[in-house]
Amino acid sequence: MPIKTFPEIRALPLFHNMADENFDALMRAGYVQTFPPQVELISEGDPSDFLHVVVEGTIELFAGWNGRETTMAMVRPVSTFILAATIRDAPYLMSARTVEKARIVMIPSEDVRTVFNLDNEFARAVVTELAQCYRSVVKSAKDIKLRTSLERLANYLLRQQSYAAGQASFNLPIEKRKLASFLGMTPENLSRAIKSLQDYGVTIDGANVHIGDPADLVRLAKPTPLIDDPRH
Amino acid sequence: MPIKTFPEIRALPLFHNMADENFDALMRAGYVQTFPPQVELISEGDPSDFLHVVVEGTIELFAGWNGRETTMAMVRPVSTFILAATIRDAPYLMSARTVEKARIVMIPSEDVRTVFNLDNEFARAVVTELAQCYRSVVKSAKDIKLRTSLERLANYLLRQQSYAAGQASFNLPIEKRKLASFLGMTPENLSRAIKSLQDYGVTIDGANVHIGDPADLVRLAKPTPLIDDPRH
DNA sequence: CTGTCTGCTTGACCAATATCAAGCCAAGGA
DNA sequence: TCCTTGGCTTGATATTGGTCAAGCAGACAG
Repeated sequence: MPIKTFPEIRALPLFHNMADENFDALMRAGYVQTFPPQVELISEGDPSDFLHVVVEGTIELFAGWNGRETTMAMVRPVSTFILAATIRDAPYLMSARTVEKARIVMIPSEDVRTVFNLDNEFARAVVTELAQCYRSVVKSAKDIKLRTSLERLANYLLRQQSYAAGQASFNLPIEKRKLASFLGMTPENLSRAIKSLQDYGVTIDGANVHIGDPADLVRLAKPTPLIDDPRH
Repeated sequence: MPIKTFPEIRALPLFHNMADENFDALMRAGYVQTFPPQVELISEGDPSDFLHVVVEGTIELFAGWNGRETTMAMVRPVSTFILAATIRDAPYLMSARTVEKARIVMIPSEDVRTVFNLDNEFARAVVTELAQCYRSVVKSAKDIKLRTSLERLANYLLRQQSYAAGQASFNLPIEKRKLASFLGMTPENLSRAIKSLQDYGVTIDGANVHIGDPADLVRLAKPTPLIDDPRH
């Protein structure tokens, strides 16, 4: 069996400061798997058997109820998901599926909990990660409860623009139907919202977004770090 | 100066397993204060100077944007709030105000972080608490995104009933305007929603709720532990 | 090149929810 | 007791967003 070293995982804040032996133990216990698009990796309600680390590809976290479904978040490399369920040994609250071909490291939850109890540095890193996750869900809840769908879209575009280093043109990272679900609206309504943003100098052609005058869009979006800054 | 012992705080899972000396250090550093109703204890965006522990009374966590305001959660004794901001040394994402007269223990964030770095048991307890908080916000986000306001109200009532040990009659723990905001609707709309629930055997007179036949309400509410079970 | 997907868009219509304006009613103070 | 206040409710209306049905356009297989 080859020794698995995952420098990109080791570099994650979550795994960076833990003891070598514990990291190695986790990696030895873990499985690497490559999945095609549209594979459901976990289903909400299932016991949390594995901590997942996305090394490559995009993962959609979603949830359903009573025949309805909504996209909760998109996870991009390199990061983990469903850490809270693993730590609490509780069922998943969200399902996860691959959006594109993805490479995932799956670490048995039991091993994660064992190392969590052994390695104080790891335990502390888990805290930081969880606090971060918590804060981003709170921000997303504020986004939904305080803004209209048009305002959510406007702010989403500004956030994407800042990820794109402020470029006037950039591409939407997900297809529009998923974006609509993520923003809590229907695809039809997203289409209409996009058209209304033309009044604010925004044109979207296919996946390509062009923001004519950010100041114009900001006037509508009124972004605030307390909702829109992912690092905050 | 009297030695402060807080058996009810010590009994919290968050503080239960830590070393005596560290707990004492936190309590020595902390201030106890009693506040009248409607006092804003913290404002979103402020640096997180203190970890707050509610010993008595009810606290509302709320957030605002662009002139709008929404209730995010109600905190009841004995529990802490704004732990994530304290740990990350980041600004508060929510504001907090007293709803009724409240007794609060305020522990300087810096002391919390110091003890967090010293005491491994405490660090682990923080993880458990944060994972719990994270999961409850996720549930609340699912509630908002997947359900209509009537369904949210129906499920809220069933949850309250289970807190009331399944009694057919019980009291709403908060005033209706706050309940409306918490459920993401206007007070007017809540009034109308309450009237529609009469068709399902629910009558609400003032704060008093009576659920004629829970099975009838469940048929509408379709509760699921993945959204509605607070322990899950 | 041509059908056939699939995702996106559009328009017409409908449902859910918010807003505005009154009015009601119980609690508390003068 | 009466008045005022604040919270709640009601009705009318407006707005937002969802649903349904159709059509369009690019991707792709035959």
